Amino acid sequence: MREKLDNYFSFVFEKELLDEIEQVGTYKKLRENELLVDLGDKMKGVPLLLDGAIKIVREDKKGEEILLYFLERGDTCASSFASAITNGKCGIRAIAEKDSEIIFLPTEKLDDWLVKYKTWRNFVIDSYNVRLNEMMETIDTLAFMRMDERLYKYLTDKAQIMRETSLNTTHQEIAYDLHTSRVVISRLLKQLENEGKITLHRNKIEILEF
Amino acid sequence: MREKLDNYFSFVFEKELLDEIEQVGTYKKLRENELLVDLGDKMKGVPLLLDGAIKIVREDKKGEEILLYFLERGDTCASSFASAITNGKCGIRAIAEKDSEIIFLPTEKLDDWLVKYKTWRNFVIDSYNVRLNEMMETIDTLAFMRMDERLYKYLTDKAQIMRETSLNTTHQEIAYDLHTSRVVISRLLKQLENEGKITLHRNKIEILEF
DNA sequence: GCTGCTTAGTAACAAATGTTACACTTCTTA
DNA sequence: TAAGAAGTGTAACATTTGTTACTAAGCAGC
Repeated sequence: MREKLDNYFSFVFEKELLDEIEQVGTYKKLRENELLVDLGDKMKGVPLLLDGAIKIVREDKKGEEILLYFLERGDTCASSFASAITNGKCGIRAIAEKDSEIIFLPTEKLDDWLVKYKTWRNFVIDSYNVRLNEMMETIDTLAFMRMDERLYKYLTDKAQIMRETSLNTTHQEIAYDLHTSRVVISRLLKQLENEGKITLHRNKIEILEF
Repeated sequence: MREKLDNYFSFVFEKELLDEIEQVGTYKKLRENELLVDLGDKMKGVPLLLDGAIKIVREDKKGEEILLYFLERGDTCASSFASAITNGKCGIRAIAEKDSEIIFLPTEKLDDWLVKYKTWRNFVIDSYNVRLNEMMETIDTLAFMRMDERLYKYLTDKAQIMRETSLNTTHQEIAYDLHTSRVVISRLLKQLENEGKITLHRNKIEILEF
């Protein structure tokens, strides 16, 4: 764990903070599709993502969902930070998009560290900022783009996150993430294929153009 | 200024912090429709809203815009906090929705106060959380609601913020905020009027049902 | 092989939203 | 008061997105 921690955070946190994190943090491995945070959970800590990719999804009362963004290594979940500090409920769902490794930081330390470590203050503020920007990008996407553009952006973004040029997924899964129907996705995917940007296979989409 | 400051923040900040704010903060009055922050601005400070209402708007490259949310008294602009701390550009536009009063807090103090005052830490974290939640609500609205529902929500939300049951606005302005066309808004407003939820006048909409 | 399940393709239609065009009213101001 | 500007109402039509229904291909297990 210390090795991974050093790998991604030694340029972010000073040694004393890394030591503290090693002491009080709990390491956890996540399998692909494992649920990390569910809607309405109260967080007892904050996850630091050491490796992998986490999908953050929003769901409304009717059970309809939409993808908000992905977390990558080095990221933390601002929404659970919120929940942990205020002891409130979490408004999102977090699911491992592939096998991942995280460290859970206990709530009690979060405020102490804000006082003790400038790097922690920077990290927290920066995380919030990154997340706010991510949310704004999501809003741009929803407000300004048509479904075909959203779909193409989804495919290329996800390929980036997964570090693959082809995605193992179904049309139905994509439809859930973009909050539309399978038929619409099939239609638009076929269109993208005709434009030469992707090729379609069963359970797999190859991206030819980024 | 001290009086207004005490009015809304004496339960939020301790006396020492209020004193410091009074010393280093600059008071400013905003006229209705005055521009507070523009897209791409680099913030030299963070505004605390003492009174009034500020509209926060997002704009894409093509100049198309959409309303993100409103700030009320007691609020601060998380996005300018981001910009001030990281010295980056602000991704939003802030316009006074009615006459407002703000205090500008200089960048240099923001980090000091995080160390010195627990109430300031709470305020900053809380502001970010409120803003994240606000953004999620905006996303819900965009992803899950049809235009007629969005319009009705817009009207009632805005009435709440403005503390009025009737709004002085035009169909075109609403269309800008919801990122659609004037014709669509006129059509849906007429529909709401037929349902008995509002009555329409020139430059004015009365809300009958909340 | 056959059987059943999941995934994908596609047509036909429905609903929501966007666009263009024009008429009419109200307000402003020359 | 006449002329123009701004705001509104509405029809007709185009485009985008959603829905239903059905077909067929690929795969797993027997």
